[in-house]
Amino acid sequence: MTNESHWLLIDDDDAFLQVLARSLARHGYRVSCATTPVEALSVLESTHIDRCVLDLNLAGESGLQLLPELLSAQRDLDVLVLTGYGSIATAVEAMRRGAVNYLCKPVSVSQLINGFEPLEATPELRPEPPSVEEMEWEHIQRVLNEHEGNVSATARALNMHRRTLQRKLQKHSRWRS
Amino acid sequence: MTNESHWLLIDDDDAFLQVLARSLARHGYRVSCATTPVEALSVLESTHIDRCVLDLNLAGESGLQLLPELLSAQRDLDVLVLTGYGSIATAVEAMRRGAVNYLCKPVSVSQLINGFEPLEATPELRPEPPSVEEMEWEHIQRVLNEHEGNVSATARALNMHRRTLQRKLQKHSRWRS
DNA sequence: TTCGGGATGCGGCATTCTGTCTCACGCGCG
DNA sequence: CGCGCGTGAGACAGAATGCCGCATCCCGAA
Repeated sequence: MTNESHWLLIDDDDAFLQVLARSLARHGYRVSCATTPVEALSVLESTHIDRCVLDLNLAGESGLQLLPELLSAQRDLDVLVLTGYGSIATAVEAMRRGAVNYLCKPVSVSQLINGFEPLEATPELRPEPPSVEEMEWEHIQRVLNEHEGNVSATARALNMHRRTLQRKLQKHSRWRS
Repeated sequence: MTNESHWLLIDDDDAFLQVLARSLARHGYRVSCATTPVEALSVLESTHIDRCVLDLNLAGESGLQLLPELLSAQRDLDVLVLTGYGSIATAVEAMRRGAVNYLCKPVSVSQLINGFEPLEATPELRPEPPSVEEMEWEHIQRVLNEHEGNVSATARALNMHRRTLQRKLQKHSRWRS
C-alpha cells in the first residue's frame, strides 16, 4: 500500500518545515518544501502536487493571498491551511478562497493527513460558549486583519493601548507556536 | 431598484427571526422563516429560495447537520451560517459543507447582506470599530443569559473565576445603569 | 539628500485587576 | 437538621494594564 501523493509544504519556518517533511516522508509521501510564495509557485509550475500545506503566517505576505494563486497555478490542488494563530475570520476567509481545511498548530501528522480526507463523519460538532479569552483573541485577530497587521491602528480601533496589544500578541504567539 | 431575492431564515429563536425578517423586508427582500429543520425543508420544496440564513444552534439538532440537506433540496442555494458562539471548528465544518459564509451574532443587517456577496465584491466594509471591552461585555451577557442568570455556571462556562465575573458585573451595573 | 511623521519593540513604574482563599448567608431537599 | 449549591464580599499576593520614555526603521515631502 504505497502512497504516491506528492505534498508541497509552504512555511517560512524552515525548522518546522524540515521536521514535518521528514515525518511525511516516513509515511511514504513525496514531499517538496517552499519558504516563500515565489518558491511555492515555481514548484507548482514544474511539478504536479496533490496536497499542499500552507502556513498563513508567511514572512511579509499573507498566505491568504497566496492561496488563490496556488489554485490558479494548479486547479486540482488540495490546499490545507495551517496557522499558528487561528481565528474564525481567517478560517472562513481561507475556506472561501478554496482551502479544503484549516488547522491550527500544533498538529500531529495524523491530524494533518486526516485533514485532507473528504467530509468524514464528523458528528455532533455543536457550538459551546467560548471563554472570554478566546473571544477576545478572535476579535483581536479580526480587527488586526482588517488593519492589515498594523498594530498601532488596531490598538486605536480597539480602544486599547498599543503596549497592551503588543504584550497580548507576544504572549499568544509564544503559547501557540 | 427593487430586489427580488427571496430569503429563508432558519433559527429556533422566534423573536430574533421576526426582527431580522422585518429588517430584511424593509430592504426590499422577500422573506420566509422556519424554526425547525422540517419546516425549512418544506419551504424549500414549495418555493425557490435565493439566500438562506441558517442558525447553528437549532433546538435539538445542529444546523450543521441540516446544511447538506438544504443544499440537496435546492442545489443553487446560498447558505450563510449564523451562530451565537462561533468557533474555528464549526466555521471550517460549515464551509466544508457548502456554506458561502459564516458569521457570529450579533450581526447588523448590512453585514448579513454583505456576507452573501462574493469575495471580489467585499472590499473594506468597516461600519463600526468594535472595542474589545464591548465585545467582552456582549459575550458575557449572552452566556449569562444562556445560563439563566446563574453567575457561577456562567463563570465556569467562561473559564473565569466567579469572583472576577462578580466584579465585572458589579462595575458594569454601576457605570452603565 | 535631509527631515518629519508614523510604526515598531521594549524597559520601567505606579496603578488596577485578577486569582485564590476565606467567611457568612439564603434556599431547597431528604 | 445537614448537605449541596449559589451568592456577596473582604483580604492579599501576583499578574496585567496604562503610561511614560527611548531607539530604530521606513517612507514620502521638501
